Amino acid sequence: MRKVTARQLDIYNYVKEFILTRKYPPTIREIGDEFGIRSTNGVRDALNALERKGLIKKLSNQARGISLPPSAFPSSENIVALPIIGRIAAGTPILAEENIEDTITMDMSMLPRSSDIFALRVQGDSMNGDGILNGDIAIIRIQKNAERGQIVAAIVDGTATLKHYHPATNKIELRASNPKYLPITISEGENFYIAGILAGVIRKC
Amino acid sequence: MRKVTARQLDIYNYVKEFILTRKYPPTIREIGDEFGIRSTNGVRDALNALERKGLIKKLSNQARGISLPPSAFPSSENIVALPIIGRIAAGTPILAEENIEDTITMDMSMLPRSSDIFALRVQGDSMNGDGILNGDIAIIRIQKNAERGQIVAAIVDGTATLKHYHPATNKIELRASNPKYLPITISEGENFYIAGILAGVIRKC
DNA sequence: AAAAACTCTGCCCTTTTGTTCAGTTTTTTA
DNA sequence: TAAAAAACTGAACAAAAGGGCAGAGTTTTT
Repeated sequence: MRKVTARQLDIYNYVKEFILTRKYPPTIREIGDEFGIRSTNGVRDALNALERKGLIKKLSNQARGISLPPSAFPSSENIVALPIIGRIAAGTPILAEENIEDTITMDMSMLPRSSDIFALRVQGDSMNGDGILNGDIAIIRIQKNAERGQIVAAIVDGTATLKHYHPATNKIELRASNPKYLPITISEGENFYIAGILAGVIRKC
Repeated sequence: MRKVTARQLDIYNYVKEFILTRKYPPTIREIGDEFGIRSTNGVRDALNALERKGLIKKLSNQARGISLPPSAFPSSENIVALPIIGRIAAGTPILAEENIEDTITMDMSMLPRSSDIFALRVQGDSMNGDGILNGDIAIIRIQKNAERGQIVAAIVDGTATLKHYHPATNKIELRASNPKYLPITISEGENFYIAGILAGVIRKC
């Protein structure tokens, strides 16, 4: 196996930069234009060499059919853009585009493994007792059920609220941790469901 | 401007996932195959709607000519690995290698602009009153001075502690926010300095 | 010195892919 | 309830893009 030549490396770097910045690969002719190679076959030769040497992979008969190995991409592997949910529009799934107010990028290393996660901006001081302050960002792992006492993100009448979950027969109590606030009681048939449980808190001071 | 329909959102999510995982956009026909749309024009209508509503941009007459706004991509651009400081060895600067216990990667978007930042693992419940719990990670912006009442990371005898800063003549008081704890009083000449002030809190539940 | 790989040109062909036109049916909205 | 938008079908077309062939000069290897 021969070494990668300077010319090949130039072309590789161009392709890599192109993909990284534009999010799609160049065509053979676009590469040719960049390097003043008039024949598509000139570029093909270079790409074939790069493929033989393991730097790229060609996808046959596909427009813009060049792919880079995963190692070429900055390890945004476990970086995720979490949607921050604002008001939940009636009848829409939580993660529907129109409910997303903003996004926060963070590293999954501090999150549960599951990908079903979103964030809520905390409003009010009802959960002060648990160290959750007004303006904090609450990270929520989506799940339908919760255990007694867990902190859940509950959707009541289209508004998300963070409370302790206390089910009882025929009703559910949502308790604040700030004694200033009375529990919210949900009777059967009311417009209520659990969006998920608290998985983390982030505060900017 | 009408809302994004469920169908459009499905298609958008497919396109986004496709681009994020494969690093190139799908063709109109690939989208059609996925959703059982037999006419390329059916897909075109959907893409045109998504473009009108600002979710995507179409690149005319280009193979795989769909692009997403930058916000759709998790940017590893401003991801930093913050050092988590443990015990501070005598005579060493805070960020000296031997003081670093671990690192936590996170997005700078929730941090102050400065690059002089580190993290502390909170021990004890002395700052409960400010919603800072045992085990939380405190993000500290390095600076030597603080204003009265600010929460500072103070180094007392080589140990970092998080407290409210209350200077007075000839002494400094470090106050907890949990009334259970008495203030720490630092007289002049004692081994003490301010490492920085609190810039954020992160909690894994 | 010969073989192999590299770096192209030029031309042509095929496949892939985007675009346009002319409709239909259903849902949403003013 | 009429109009607009959504969500398609189907066919034809045009442009974009990949592939192949023949060849040639240059540089590396063996």
